[in-house]
This record gives sequence, C-alpha cells and structure tokens, in this order.
Amino acid sequence: MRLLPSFFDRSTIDCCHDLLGCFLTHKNKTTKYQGIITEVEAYIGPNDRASHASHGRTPRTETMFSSAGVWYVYLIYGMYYCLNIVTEQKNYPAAILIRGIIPTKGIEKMKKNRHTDNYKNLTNGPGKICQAFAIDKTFNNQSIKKSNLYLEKNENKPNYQILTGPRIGVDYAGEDKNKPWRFFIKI
DNA sequence: CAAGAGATCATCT
DNA sequence: GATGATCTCTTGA
Repeated sequence: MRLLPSFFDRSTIDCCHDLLGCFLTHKNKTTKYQGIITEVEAYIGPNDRASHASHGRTPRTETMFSSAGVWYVYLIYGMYYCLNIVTEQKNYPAAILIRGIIPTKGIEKMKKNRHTDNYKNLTNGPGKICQAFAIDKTFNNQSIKKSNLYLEKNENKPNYQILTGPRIGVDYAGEDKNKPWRFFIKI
C-alpha cells in the first residue's frame, strides 16, 4: 500500500520513526527496484544550520518549502544524488534524508548500476542508494502519490529497536551538528 | 581496519 | 570564487 502525502504532514521526528522499516520502490520500464529503509536523518525548520534551508529560500531549497510528500533530490559534491522526502506544512522547510536501505528487489540491476557485486555495499549510504535505484534530479519535486518512485507500508515489520545519533557530514553546522536527528534500525 | 586524498560541479556569495 | 546532507581508492599498520 502506497504511503500518501498526508503521512508526512506532521512532526518530522514522528515521520522518521514510522518511515523506518517501510519500502522504497522505483518502477521503470525495465526494472522494479525495492528495499527496506533502515537509516534516515531529519532536517527541520529554518533555523537548523545543518539544513540547506537555513540560508533561506533559493531555487534549490524551494522544494523543501513545499507541502509534504514530494521528493527533494539534489546533487552533492558534484557527483552523487541524495534522496529526501519533504515533511510538515507548506512553507515550513523540513525533510528526511534516506541514508540506508536493505535491498529486496532488483538486486541484480542494482549491482550493475553500482558497478559492484558486493551486496553489502549496494545501498548503505545516501549516494549509493540513488545510484543503485537509478534516482536522479528528474524526481525532484515529484509527489509520492503520482511518481513511479514511491514509498510503501510494510505489513510485516519485524520487531526492532530504533537508535539515534548525531547526523553525518554536517561539521559545519555549529551547535546543530550535535542534534540526535539520525535514526537507524538496530540489526 | 583507519586515515587521507582526490574526484567534480551545481549552487550561492 | 568557495564549498558541500559523499564515495572510492590508496597507504600503512
């Protein structure tokens, strides 16, 4: 069952907890990619110095100010894409970065896309996820309701513990770098 | 296994 | 002109 935009129209932290364990799915002409989300990070509000939106509205960050349930995709370090889902009300900039996934479908194509046979190295990082799932900027600002990139509820979520920690790669963010806004499933 | 360097370009100042 | 919500490769213990 596809998650609808309304699922994300609420506290970003709550969304993070509920998003863990759900499926990410991308269906194109040739391949169905799918995996279970195991790690995410929250970027919340105009004053979060780790967030792109802390520098105000710009052409790039405009997506973060959209209403909930659209993809925010951007290029980082000139080489890799990162996939986020926008949360909370319109004009309040917030999103969740998807950082870790366990692949369940399309694994052979993921290996090709990633140029490796190492299963454990397919989707354990935000840039790797986008490469494995063939996600690029064309998905930016698309609604999860209509896009062929979408999220699904997992009816058989196993019991697991959710751990938290500081976000990765945001040393520039001053005090905000210590916020425990990284969430991951204990294996 | 850990640490360091380099790749590479859209975005914003 | 500077920088980054990353990754891979190399080096060395």
